[in-house]
Amino acid sequence: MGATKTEHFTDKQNAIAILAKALGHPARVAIIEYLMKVDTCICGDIVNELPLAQPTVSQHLKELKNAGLIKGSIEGNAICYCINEKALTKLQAYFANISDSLEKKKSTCC
Amino acid sequence: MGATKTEHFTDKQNAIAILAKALGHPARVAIIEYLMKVDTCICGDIVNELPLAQPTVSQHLKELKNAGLIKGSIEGNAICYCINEKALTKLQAYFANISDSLEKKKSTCC
DNA sequence: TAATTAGATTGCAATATTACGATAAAGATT
DNA sequence: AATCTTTATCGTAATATTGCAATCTAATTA
Repeated sequence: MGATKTEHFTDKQNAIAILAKALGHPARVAIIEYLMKVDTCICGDIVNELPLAQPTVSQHLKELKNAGLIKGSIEGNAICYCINEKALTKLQAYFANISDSLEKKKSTCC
Repeated sequence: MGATKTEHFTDKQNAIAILAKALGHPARVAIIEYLMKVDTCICGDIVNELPLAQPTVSQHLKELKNAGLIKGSIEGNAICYCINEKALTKLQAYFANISDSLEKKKSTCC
């Protein structure tokens, strides 16, 4: 035990969970926000922005990449990271949909 | 080591991370979706909906509650759970904001 | 080519999460 | 009161995450 039982849930539920999990750490939220702020891709520089050691940052970047939230391409000596719009759009759509439903229902209880 | 260094990040980043982390497991996504589907609060019944043992479900409910995503109130014998709209609205606003920015920038790279 | 730079990988320790059997707590039913 | 129902808690095992020092890799520069 200890491993998540992904096989019992739908693909969509797992997909959302993977994206949410990747954002489930403040350092990774900070990385996304930094990539948003600097508007263009960033080659090098991310490590200096975070209060964490280089291997730790590298690991967080890897997780964001595995989850599909960022893309990284080799740019000479450095690596160019940028946001994967698709993933964030998926999250946006998911929560917009939930908000819509909540709006409509205006639940009568609690 | 092993513990997240929350103190190095902003309150907002930590707040988003807490909400995202709570949704970082398919069972918890499924719980939220179930609460959405049944439109009203649910007293009892959640355990039967999930392919997990009762203590496991109870634990997931606790985590959703700690993160502020759901509310639970005692209803006689059972417990009445429902969605905390505020938390989901916060997530919706966060990702809508990001999507907006991405839309405006139409990044030129990658 | 040697030194430098950017980033990944390895290895490890500390901590957290996931899952569940057993058990407890508390109101409801008989 | 004894039993049932519902949910929480405890204890524990398996696994995952977080963080970093040390090291490695590969392109760059001197």
